[in-house]
Amino acid sequence: MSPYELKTGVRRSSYFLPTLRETPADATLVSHRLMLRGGLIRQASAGLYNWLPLGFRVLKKIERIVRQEQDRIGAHECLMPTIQSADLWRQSGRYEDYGKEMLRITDRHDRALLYGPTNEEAITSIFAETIKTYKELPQLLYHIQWKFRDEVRPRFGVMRAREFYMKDAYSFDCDKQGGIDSYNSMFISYLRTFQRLGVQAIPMRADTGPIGGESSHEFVIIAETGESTIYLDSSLLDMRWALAAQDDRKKYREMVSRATSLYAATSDEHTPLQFDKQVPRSRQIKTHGIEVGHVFFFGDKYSKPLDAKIKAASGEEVFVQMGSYGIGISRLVAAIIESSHDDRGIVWPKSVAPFKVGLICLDTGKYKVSEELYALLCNNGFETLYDDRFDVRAGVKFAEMDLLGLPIQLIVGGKSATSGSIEFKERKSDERHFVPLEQVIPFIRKQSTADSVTIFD
RNA sequence: CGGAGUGUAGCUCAGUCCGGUAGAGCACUGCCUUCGGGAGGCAGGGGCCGCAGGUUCAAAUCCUGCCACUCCGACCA
Repeated sequence: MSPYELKTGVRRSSYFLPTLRETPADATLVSHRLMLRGGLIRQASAGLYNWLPLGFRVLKKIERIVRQEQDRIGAHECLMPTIQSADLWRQSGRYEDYGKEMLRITDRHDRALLYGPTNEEAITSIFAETIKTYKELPQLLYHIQWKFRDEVRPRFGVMRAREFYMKDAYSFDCDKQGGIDSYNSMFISYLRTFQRLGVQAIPMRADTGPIGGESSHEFVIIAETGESTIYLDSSLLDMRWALAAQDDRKKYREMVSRATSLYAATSDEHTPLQFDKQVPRSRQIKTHGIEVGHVFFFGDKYSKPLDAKIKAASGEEVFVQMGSYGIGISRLVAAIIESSHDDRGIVWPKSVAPFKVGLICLDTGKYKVSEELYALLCNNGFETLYDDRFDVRAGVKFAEMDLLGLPIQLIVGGKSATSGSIEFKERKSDERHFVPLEQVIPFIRKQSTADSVTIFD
């Protein structure tokens, strides 16, 4: 796993995992409550959060999948600073436009700086300095970096934090059709990414907001607690994207057109008349959702003021055609919980779970067996949180393991000891099996291939 | 930015109206019992009662100012 190698196994007795039995008073959203209770995050200040070891692991899991899918469509990862110079933003005109959401700071020489809320200016400037000819296009660059937007009212934990972790990508093409093709390939890539993350994110026509431009879609996870009101054709919910890795622009065009053929719009873009015309009453859904991704095609909106020109094949100088594409990684941690939990706690999709297995040892007499199993799991690459505490009652261990939501629980000792086998429990279904020690690895291996819907791994 | 509210133990909160030596449950430490769904008992440890000033013999409590955080609304990946 690159670039972060996450530890395969940890022992609960020495892990930093401050879980809470009681619900913190000021958390209203389920995901916020569960993240605090599960010891994933701790609030540092209004809209600022510390990511504790368990939460950090989830963040990195999501990041890894997002990275793989960006790389798959030929995007190149780079890294731009969190702090930017105000000059570029004055050139694009956004220094004034962006308003108070932008955190403005000054350095010791009294130069105007800002903590980047997004990077169109920065990336366009890099492009303008380096790329001069159509021969070097198209180009797709992305980075995964912390952003800051000084929200008037941060709330809902990491869902609406002031500082957040985001993947933002930028496309550069010679002409409009090329730009739209880039937009399409990113669009498809997003469907694939969210599918791998275990969530159903629906693309919707959206407002372009302060980024601007002519074409824009939001990717929204349906959740009653979501902040945006959305309108859609219920058929969309049954739609499965048969996604295969390929680089066929024509095919992408077809796929995007299919994905956007059914009515789906955020409240800004919603037109009741068209909704009624296009969608039969019985299929009209008005609900709420969480925006987890946003794609824009905005042509020369930034290349013009920042003078990013290239020589076209015809010999004439043209402004490069651009798009930008964001996925809110820190927000996704909360959004995934929001769409996958029950009354006992989190239910992580396998692909993003901080650990795959929660191993519980219930009695000292079985210590040797559980140690052996722990080593076996680690050696076979199954990420394991091993509750090796003996001064904690069984009920506490069960309740905590359910709260943490690891996909598989393995229980050694206690009731299972009489059968001389290990108890296997699937968190999601609560389905249990008793499996002999030597068959545990093959068993969970079989389980995880059986229900692996991620055809891209 | 408008409106409302809250700051007391690690967490959830009582005490503030009506001033008089700082409280409970959970968590933590030790011992005993219990032992498959966040156990029970006994004994402990832990507080500049958000900060600063004022009133008073005496302030967590009354007054003034500040700070922080939360909620509702307008705005947003």
